[in-house]
Amino acid sequence: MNTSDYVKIPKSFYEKEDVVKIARELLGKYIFTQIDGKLTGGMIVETEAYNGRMDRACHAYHKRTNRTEIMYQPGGVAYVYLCYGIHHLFNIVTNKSDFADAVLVRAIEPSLGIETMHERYGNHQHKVSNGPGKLSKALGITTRLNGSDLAGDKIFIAQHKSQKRPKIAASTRIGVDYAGEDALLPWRFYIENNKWVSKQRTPVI
DNA sequence: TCTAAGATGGGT
DNA sequence: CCCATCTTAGAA
Repeated sequence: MNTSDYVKIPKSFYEKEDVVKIARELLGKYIFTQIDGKLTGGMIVETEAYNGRMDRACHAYHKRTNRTEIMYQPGGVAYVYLCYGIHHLFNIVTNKSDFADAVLVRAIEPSLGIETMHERYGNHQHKVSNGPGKLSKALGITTRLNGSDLAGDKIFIAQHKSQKRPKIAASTRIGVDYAGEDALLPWRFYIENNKWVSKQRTPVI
């Protein structure tokens, strides 16, 4: 890749207050990691928004604990947590200080370091990044990156010079049935017809 | 110190 | 549809 074709997203992008809008805007942008000397990355094709003040599905909903503390930081850092004891899920913290919002990145379309991603993922029968746990494994993201600056060297999000506006579809979020009515919010976004969007579970709406 | 649960993934 | 998974947050 020619790195001059990409520009890192500035902090101001993440510090806006509407996390749902940011979740949409992140589609079509790129995430890169440089871990263990290997550069890997791809285009974000699926996201979900989480709002700490009015969304029961958000880990930070009405609680500020060690785990959720990072979400209360100003936007532009990573929130990585372990799910089911195995999967490292990667989130982008948004909004200003003390407003705990985040965007879960659920799928990317690989574009750089594809061989490395396959090696890390291991299973050659499956796609390596069409799910939140899978893309983290392929990109080498673990909880060690919790709190990392998203304009840094280890991990960064960037925009391609000639990015075109993707066609966006919306649905309810995956796996948040415990959130009651908030599970019905149409806060999952994905690029229409993209092959790397995670396979749909429990079709709601 | 304990326990319960979880923003999944893969196989049938 | 079903279920293995196993660390850790959060409470006591």
